[in-house]
Amino acid sequence: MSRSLTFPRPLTTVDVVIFSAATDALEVLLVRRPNSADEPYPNRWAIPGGFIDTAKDADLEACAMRKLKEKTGVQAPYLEQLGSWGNAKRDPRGWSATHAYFALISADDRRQADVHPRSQEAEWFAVEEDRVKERLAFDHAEILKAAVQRLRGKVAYTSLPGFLMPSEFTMSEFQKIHEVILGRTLEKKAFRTRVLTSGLLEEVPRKKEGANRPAQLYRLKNKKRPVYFARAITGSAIE
Amino acid sequence: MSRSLTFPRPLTTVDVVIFSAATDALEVLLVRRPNSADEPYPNRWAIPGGFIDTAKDADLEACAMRKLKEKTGVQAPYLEQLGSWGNAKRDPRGWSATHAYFALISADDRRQADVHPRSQEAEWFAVEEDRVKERLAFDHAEILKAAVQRLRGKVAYTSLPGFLMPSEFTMSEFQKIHEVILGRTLEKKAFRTRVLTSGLLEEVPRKKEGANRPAQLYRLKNKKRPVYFARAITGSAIE
DNA sequence: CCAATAGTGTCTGTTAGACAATATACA
DNA sequence: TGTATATTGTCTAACAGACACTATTGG
Repeated sequence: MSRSLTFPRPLTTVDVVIFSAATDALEVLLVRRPNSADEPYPNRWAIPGGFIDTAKDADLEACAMRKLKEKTGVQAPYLEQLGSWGNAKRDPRGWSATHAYFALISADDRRQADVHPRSQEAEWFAVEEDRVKERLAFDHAEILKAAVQRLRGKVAYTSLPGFLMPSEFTMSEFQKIHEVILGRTLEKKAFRTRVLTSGLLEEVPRKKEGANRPAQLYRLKNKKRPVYFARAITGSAIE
Repeated sequence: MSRSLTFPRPLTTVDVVIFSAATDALEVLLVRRPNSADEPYPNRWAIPGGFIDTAKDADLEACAMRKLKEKTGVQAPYLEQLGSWGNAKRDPRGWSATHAYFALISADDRRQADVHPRSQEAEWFAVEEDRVKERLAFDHAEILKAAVQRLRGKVAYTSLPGFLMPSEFTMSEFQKIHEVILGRTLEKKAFRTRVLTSGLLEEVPRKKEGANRPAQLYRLKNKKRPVYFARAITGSAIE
C-alpha cells in the first residue's frame, strides 16, 4: 500500500451558509448544536452542515445540496462554493477542514421552507454588517463573514440579488434588496437603467396595486445564471 | 465518543497551481507523478500538491505554502484559494477532496526558482487557452482550467498580473502580460491611462535602454495586495 | 534619414450619479 | 386635492476604446 494512505486524515465537513431576504434585512439560517457533552459547542448556533457521507454523497456539491435539502426542503437554489477552512484547532476533535458553500433562497421558497419540524432546531437570523448577534460555534463567525463579504462584493457587479426575490417583483423591491445587502441607498434612476438595459429581467403583464401608483412587475429571465456587469456600482466593497 | 467521528474520512490533499509568465506565454509548473505501480497515474504530469501533514501544517494555507516552497523554493508570492474538488471517483484510492490554491510567481523569483534538483521531476509548461498539451493526472485538467479562468477573469478588473512581473518593468511589458493572459491585444492609450491613474505603480528613476526610445521603468507600489478596478476591461471573460 | 518602440492628443460612446420633474393610483 | 410611490428627463463626470500623431533612441 502506498505510503500516502497512512497519513492521518483530517475530519472533513461541508457547511452551507443559507441566505434569504426579509423585507428589510438579509437573513441567514442557523441551526442549534446538539446539547450533549460529547459534542463540541453544545447548544451553540452554527452554520448548517456536517460530515461528508462517502456512501451517499457523490461529490462535495451533492453533499452541500443534501444539507440544504435537509434543513430547508429546498431543491435547487443558487449554490456557490465559498471556500474552505481547515486547521488543527477549529474542531476540538482534531485537525478538520470544511468545504463551505453559500446558497440564496428565493422569497417564495423561503415561505415554503419548512424549517421547524426537522430533527434540529433551526432559525433565521438577521445579518447586521457581516455578522449575527449570537456567538457561533467553531469558526463559523469567520465563515459567515466571508460569505457576507462575498455576497456584498458580488452585488456590486452581478445580479445575485435576483435569486433572493420572489418569482415576481417590482423594481423598487429589487432595489431595496440591493440596498439592504450593500448597507446603503442607491440612486433610483441609475439603478433602473442599469437593470433594464442589462436584459436581466422581463416584464410581467401585470402591476402591483397599492394605495398609490401601481408598479410594473418583473421576473428573472434566467433563474440559473446571474448576469455580470462590466461596471461595478461604486462605493461598495469589492471582494 | 461522538457518532460523527465514526464516519469514513475522505482522503484530503492540497494542490497549488503555480503560474509564472514567460515572454510570450503564461506558464504553469507541473510535476511528474512517481513511476510506481501502487501510485495512481504513474508518470503523468500533475499539479503539485499532496496530503496534508496534520503534524506539520497548522492550516490549509500553511500546507499550500509548504508545497510551494518544496517545489520552487519561493517564499511569499501571491497565493489565493481557488476552490475545492471532492468526489468518490477522482482518486482510485477512495473518496478524496483537494483544496486547490493558485500562486503567482514573479519573473525574478522564477529565475531563482530552482525547480530541478528536487525530489520530483518538475517543469514549466505553456498554457494555451485554458490547458496544457499534456494529459494530466486525476482531475487536474479541470482544476487547471478553473485556475486559468479565474486568473483571466480577474485580469479584467484587478492588478493581479503585477505579481507576475519582475521588480522593475516597462509599461509595454506590463501590457504584454495582460494580453498574453487575456489572449487578445489591448489598446495602448487606454491601458496606460487606466494603469497610471489607478496609482498601482510608481516610477523608478531609470529607463530601459534599447535600440529605440528608452522606456520608463515602473514598480508595484504594493507587493501584497492587488488593486481592484471599478470597470472591467471589456470583451474578456468574466469569472 | 530610417526603423523601432515609447508615449500623447483628441474624439466618441457608454453608463453611473445627481437631482428635478412628471405620472398614476387611492383616500 | 393631497399623499405616496412609480417612472422619466436631463445634465455631468469618469473612463474605455479607437486612432492618429509626436518623441527619442540607435544604426
